[in-house]
Amino acid sequence: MKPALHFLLGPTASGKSGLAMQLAARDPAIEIISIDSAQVYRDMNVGTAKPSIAEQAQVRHHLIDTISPVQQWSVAQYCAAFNIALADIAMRGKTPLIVGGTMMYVSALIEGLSEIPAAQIDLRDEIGERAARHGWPALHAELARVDPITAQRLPPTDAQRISRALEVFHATGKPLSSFQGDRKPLLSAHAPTLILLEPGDRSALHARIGERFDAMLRDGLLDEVENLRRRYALSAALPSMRCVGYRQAWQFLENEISKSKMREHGIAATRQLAKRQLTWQRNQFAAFHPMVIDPLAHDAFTQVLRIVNGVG
RNA sequence: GGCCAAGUAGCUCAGUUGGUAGAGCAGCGGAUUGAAAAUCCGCGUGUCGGUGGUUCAAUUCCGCCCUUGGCCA
Repeated sequence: MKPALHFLLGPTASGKSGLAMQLAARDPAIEIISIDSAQVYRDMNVGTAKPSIAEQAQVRHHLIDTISPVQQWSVAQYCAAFNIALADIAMRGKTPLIVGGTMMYVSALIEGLSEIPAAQIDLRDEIGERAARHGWPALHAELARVDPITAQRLPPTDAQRISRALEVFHATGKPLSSFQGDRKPLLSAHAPTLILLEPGDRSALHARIGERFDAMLRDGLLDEVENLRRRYALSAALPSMRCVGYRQAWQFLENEISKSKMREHGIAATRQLAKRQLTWQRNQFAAFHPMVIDPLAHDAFTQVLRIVNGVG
């Protein structure tokens, strides 16, 4: 029988971490594997709602503080690091609990990734420069010549995906679409159980998001970003500085927007993020027979506990 | 109390030289294979403050009323 593997997934501010800590308090064997594309950055703590030092002392967390804010990484690197963490936990006879909200990483783990050449920053930069001169529609037209299948599914405005497709073509001489076929699942040795947190009342989640953003400001989000700017050679284009909250804090520190706009935009961006996470959960994970729980319900923890213990 | 300005989508506002109106934000839905907290796509009927008048036709012009803000008493 395949070992169980529990995923506790949900939109930002839905209370994933709190539930995970409660579960771990009941079962000392539990170690948490974070599945979060922002908590991997070192020194980005307040704005990513990273578990505190005290929480990390109570429960071992994996895949947080993995890279520097000047570095970039990728789903594939996440998956590789995930496998190492999983093996490490298994070797020590502990129980993994996967907690987070980066749905693309979840998808890569449970559905697999195709074998496609890795990102190439130099090609990416060159493509970006050409786009700045000619516009993305021109590059979309170029893509249509070398990879009509991909070009057809992408709107001429989707800069990031057009860039990636051209990058793969220039690196290999073959279209991206020729690589995308069978995915090799990474968790074929496990039986994943998806627990999806979906608030029944969206406006209640929005209220929590607003409160949490204000709490982050009180807890020194702006100081944190100032320190980051002092200690690292950062730019606004870096993935780390495009994270929700950091992007707006950066704009404020560059005097591009007022403090109230920063707050307003930060909250709005967080809401949009939550919405995208919910969409992904609802539509892409349905085939995996997820257990859906309202995290705002009074008995949410009991429900999660029952699923994790394999009851009902 | 007098004068002035404003009242249009949940919010901020644009607009119609008179033919019942549209942007941004918010909200909602969708896509998503090495940047994913990223990058995109789609969705707009609202007594145009109320009322009376002029007109074939008023959200638009005129009168009165209401509300808000400012100035003067």
